[in-house]
Amino acid sequence: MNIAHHLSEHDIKPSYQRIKIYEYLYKEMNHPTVDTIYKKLVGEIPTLSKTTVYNTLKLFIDKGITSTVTIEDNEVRYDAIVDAHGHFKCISCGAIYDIKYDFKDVAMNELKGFEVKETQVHVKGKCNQCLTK
Amino acid sequence: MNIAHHLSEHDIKPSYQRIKIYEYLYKEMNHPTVDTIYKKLVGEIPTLSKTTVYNTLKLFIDKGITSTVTIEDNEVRYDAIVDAHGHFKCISCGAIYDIKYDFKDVAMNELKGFEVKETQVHVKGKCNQCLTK
DNA sequence: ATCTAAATTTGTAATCATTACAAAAATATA
DNA sequence: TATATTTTTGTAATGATTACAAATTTAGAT
Ligand SMILES: [Mn+2]
Ligand SMILES: [Mn+2]
Ligand SMILES: [Zn+2]
Ligand SMILES: [Zn+2]
Repeated sequence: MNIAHHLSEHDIKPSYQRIKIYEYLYKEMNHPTVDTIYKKLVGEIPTLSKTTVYNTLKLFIDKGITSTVTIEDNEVRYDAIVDAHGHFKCISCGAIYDIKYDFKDVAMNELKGFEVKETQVHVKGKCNQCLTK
Repeated sequence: MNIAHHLSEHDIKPSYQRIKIYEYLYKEMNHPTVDTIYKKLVGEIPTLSKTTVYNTLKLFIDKGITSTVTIEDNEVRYDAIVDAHGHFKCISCGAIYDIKYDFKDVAMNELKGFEVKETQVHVKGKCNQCLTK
């Protein structure tokens, strides 16, 4: 996909920094923290400011092309996928896996009469790779 | 229930502060933040330190009689219920409701071969009360 | 009851992620 | 080119949490 075009389509001017940040999110698909993004990109863009990473991600979220994942109390992660899906975090290697779930199963009877806007499913445990090692 | 006894059973010496903090969690069932607990209890215990609230909650979690709920990036909430259950947060009034879910529905096929230790389900939207107003 | 050691609580300082803000740089418009 | 607007940057401020050591309380021994 053409990232500059994707940004433009969502009312975001495709500056160099914005393209690089979105490209990182989209290609790596690793649910990075702000710090991970910054540390990786500052190699390519030596003048990059961490504030720009924060600002840009906030803009992406406002415009609906990025979502946040808060599995742990103390770290916010970012995701180029905005459709509803869950996450599994391995407590051994730290990797985060995307998981699909059937929304109907999670939107429970008890919520009759409630208007559901957003559902987050977070699972923690040990991943296949770590278990077979 | 006898709170002092409950704490003792879980290897926690029932000091005055610990009893009050657990009593607040258990009786209010409101998923409070550290600050909410502190502000409420400092009336009864004028010498209370916020550090004590942090220390005590960490101890409760270690000993397995309290859990945390992280629906929002920027606030950790505490819960005297430790059995698996989900939470609904109303974006209008801020109230947090407990919701039951069928664990089988959420532990998906994709996680075959993974060892699941913990599942969190967070739903956001508008609650019944706010909608009918 | 008194002494001593251990546990708990407290207050302050340090840390760390995030936000606020204004100057600098880049980009668009005339 | 000159000017206005947008974006980026660096630094300072904020706020939640943690580290740490002193003060207080509790428990056990004499
Ligand atoms: Mn994802
Ligand atoms: Mn709950
Ligand atoms: Zn793993
Ligand atoms: Zn409500």
